[in-house]
Amino acid sequence: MLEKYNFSEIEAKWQKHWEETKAFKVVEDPDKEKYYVLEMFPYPSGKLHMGHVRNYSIGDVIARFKKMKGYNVLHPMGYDAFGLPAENAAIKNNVEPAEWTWSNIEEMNRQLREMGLSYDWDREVATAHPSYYKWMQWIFIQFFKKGLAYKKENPVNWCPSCQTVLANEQVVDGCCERCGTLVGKKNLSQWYFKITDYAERLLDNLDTLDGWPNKVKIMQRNWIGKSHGAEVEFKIKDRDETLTVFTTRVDTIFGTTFMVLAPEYPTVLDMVEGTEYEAPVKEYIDRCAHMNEIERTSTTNEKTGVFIGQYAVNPFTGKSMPIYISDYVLMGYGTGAVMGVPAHDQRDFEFAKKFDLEIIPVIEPEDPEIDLNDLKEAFAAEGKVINSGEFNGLDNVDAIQKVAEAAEERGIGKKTINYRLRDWLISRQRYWGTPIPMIHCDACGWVPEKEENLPVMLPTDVEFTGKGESPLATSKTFIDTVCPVCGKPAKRELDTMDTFLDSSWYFLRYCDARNDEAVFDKDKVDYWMNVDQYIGGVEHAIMHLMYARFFQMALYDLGLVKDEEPFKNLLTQGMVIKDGAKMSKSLGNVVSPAEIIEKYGADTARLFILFAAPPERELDWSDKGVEGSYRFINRVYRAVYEYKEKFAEGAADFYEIKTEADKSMAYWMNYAIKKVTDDVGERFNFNTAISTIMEMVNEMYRYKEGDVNEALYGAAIKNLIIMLAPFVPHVTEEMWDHLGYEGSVHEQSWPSYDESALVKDTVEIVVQINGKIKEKINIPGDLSREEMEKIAMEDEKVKGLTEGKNVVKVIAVPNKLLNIVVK
RNA sequence: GCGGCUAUGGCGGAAUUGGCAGACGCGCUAGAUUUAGGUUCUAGUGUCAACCGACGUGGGGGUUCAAGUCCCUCUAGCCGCACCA
Repeated sequence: MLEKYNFSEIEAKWQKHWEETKAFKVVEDPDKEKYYVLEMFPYPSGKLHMGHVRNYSIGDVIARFKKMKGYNVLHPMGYDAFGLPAENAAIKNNVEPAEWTWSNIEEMNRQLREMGLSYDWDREVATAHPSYYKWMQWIFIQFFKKGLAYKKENPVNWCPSCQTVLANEQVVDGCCERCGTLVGKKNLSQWYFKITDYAERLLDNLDTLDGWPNKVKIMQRNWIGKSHGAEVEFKIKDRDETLTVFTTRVDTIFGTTFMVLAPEYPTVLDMVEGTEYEAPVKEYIDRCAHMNEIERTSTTNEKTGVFIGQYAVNPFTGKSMPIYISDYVLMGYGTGAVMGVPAHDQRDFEFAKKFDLEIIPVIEPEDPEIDLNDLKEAFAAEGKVINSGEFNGLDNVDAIQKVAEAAEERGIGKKTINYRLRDWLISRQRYWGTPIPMIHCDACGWVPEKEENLPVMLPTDVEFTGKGESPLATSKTFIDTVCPVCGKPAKRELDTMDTFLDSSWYFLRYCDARNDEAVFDKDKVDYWMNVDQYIGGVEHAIMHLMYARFFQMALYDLGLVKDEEPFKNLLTQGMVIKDGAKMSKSLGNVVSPAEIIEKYGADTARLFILFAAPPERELDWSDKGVEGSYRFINRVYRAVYEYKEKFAEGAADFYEIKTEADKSMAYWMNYAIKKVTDDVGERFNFNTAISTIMEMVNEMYRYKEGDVNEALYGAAIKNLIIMLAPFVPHVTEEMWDHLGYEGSVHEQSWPSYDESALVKDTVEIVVQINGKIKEKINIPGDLSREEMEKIAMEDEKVKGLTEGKNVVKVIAVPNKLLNIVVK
């Protein structure tokens, strides 16, 4: 150990040592309790950013702490390696996506190793590797066999100039990211997963996830969007056809004055065929179909629509009502048909105003200010039912039940539940993704590739023109194959999978990452799962976390895993910001981890990022703050160096308390152990854990200026190094080594504290009079309320302040406070 | 529009159960060391008053012996969803 803290030498030395000794390799051990800590794996962009550093620093502290607490800790890392950027690089710079990706992974591997993270690198996975996507394809086939995968036609974003399909993120303000042309729509037959079959379970299980932030659970609940309502049938006049609507407000059915269908409603064209309405209806449907994002969002307030020349009959009033089509009705939700109740629904109200339709109020507001005959907006609140025949006078909330029941009795409706959640569109017209292992045979239809033929390899003879529907179509070797069922010539699916599939089960593969016989060994997964602590950005609150939960549930139903939910506890870390804004190139406020590590070392970077804010909050980057963390490490380093030079060694475990200073030192040491154990182990408040260690160091600096009890001071030094080890792993290993202790500091048991050292002989209590602090007195610890009161009342100052006054009440909080209420 | 979160010194933040507001760090001020500066060490640092003390956690109100913490209300900012019938 050099006299001066040379972080670059120390960090390189220990990183090499850990690597060579495979210090963080783990295997299943039934005798030890396991702990699985997982950070969301990165997309290999090639460069680590501060968000990564924060994410992995948090995970690493937890992993190292749990290991010191005696757990068998699984702490893996890998790469979410498929995706669009690799393909863009191929088109722009003529690099193979594979080459681009593998070299980025290599670079990120190097940067991650520079941070000194305690990963078991033998479990590294990369989703773009055939050894991973082989099993991705296998899972897809199991889902397909279970009926969870199906094909359906769906519009995709289509750039007419580039002649290519665009992902949503390639559409910027409704225009093509590359050429700026307005993006249109094109229908393609695509693969879906039936995630809606799991809507109820995905929703119900949220209640069991106690270790998840409420915010995330609420976001998922909203996304699933369960709503109770009723379906009611409306006959179409003079036609042998009915319209079924979904409504949550069946109590307002007497106020229905028109009907609205989604433009895509399947029978609309039949209904207008050969009539004068055919042309305008077709024109409107066409306009909606070609509508891009700009047009859609700009029409938020202004309702549009077309009358289709037909009338529906209200089953309760017998009234006939005009049928319209309008884009404010969505085909994907409910039935695609809506009953228009302008008096009590704002959208219907706007539509009625625009087309001059009748407005019939059927709920009476309590507020006398509202004039039902001249509504300025829809009245959507609760009230008494009016103008509704036999239902008049009911509270509308009760009427919801009663009307639904009446409809049920008449055989024209039923209570139903609707979800906002849609099936998961998993097809991507992209090259750099897992090939969907399906084959289309003219005789047998869509059949999966034989499992023994997996993986269906991504072809390499693909041209990256950036044109066409699916890049795989440009391969001469890929498309033609034989039907796995009948053996006749057949064609492969040309789409690849959404990369969210790859990341929906990687946590399972980590449990048995090198298995080439099976997706994973069930015993191994049973041992390691569930993930005890998952850590990542809140931006994944909905999609990734919902998809992963869906996968786990589907795999549970297939008997492959033992639990329905994969992540027991979830920590969503806040963003790293600087100067009040998210770090971004355009703002020029990006601080790269590389430059910080270069200047101060990884230990300083880790310490600062953990100290500056609690993990779930935003973190304001401060260059000055980084210097402060660097200073603190130096302060510790100097103390340890000086200790070795100046004081006797060893005998650190037993010490005698001789002086007041000793007692205070022992108190601080034990208090710090207690507090840090709690902050790191129970609360994940790393910032306060670090500040407690700083206080302990301040106390040590004070202490070493007086008469030093070397055994006690040695114990403090030793515990200090151990407690700092999860935060700053390199420098602590160096100091540990320097002091001549055996083995690695990271192999040590987490220290326990001595309760008796925390008992103070005297405590300072606050004396309040009428809630105002008037005096602080020192009294022996653990006195009863009566004794406390007695001592306080004898205090000169308190006497003076209470003299001649009537003491109404005395509230005593032992060892803390006394409040004397006087009049 | 709906749902959610947040608001504490010059700054990041602490106060875990209603019980000393501002721990710890940054910054700033002074002193010591060194002396070219920096480093390091020590002390001070919410505001007003500068003697007692008074005020103070976005604003207003309330509950309580006691409120940053609980309740009501308003304001500002951030995030998510958004024509979901």
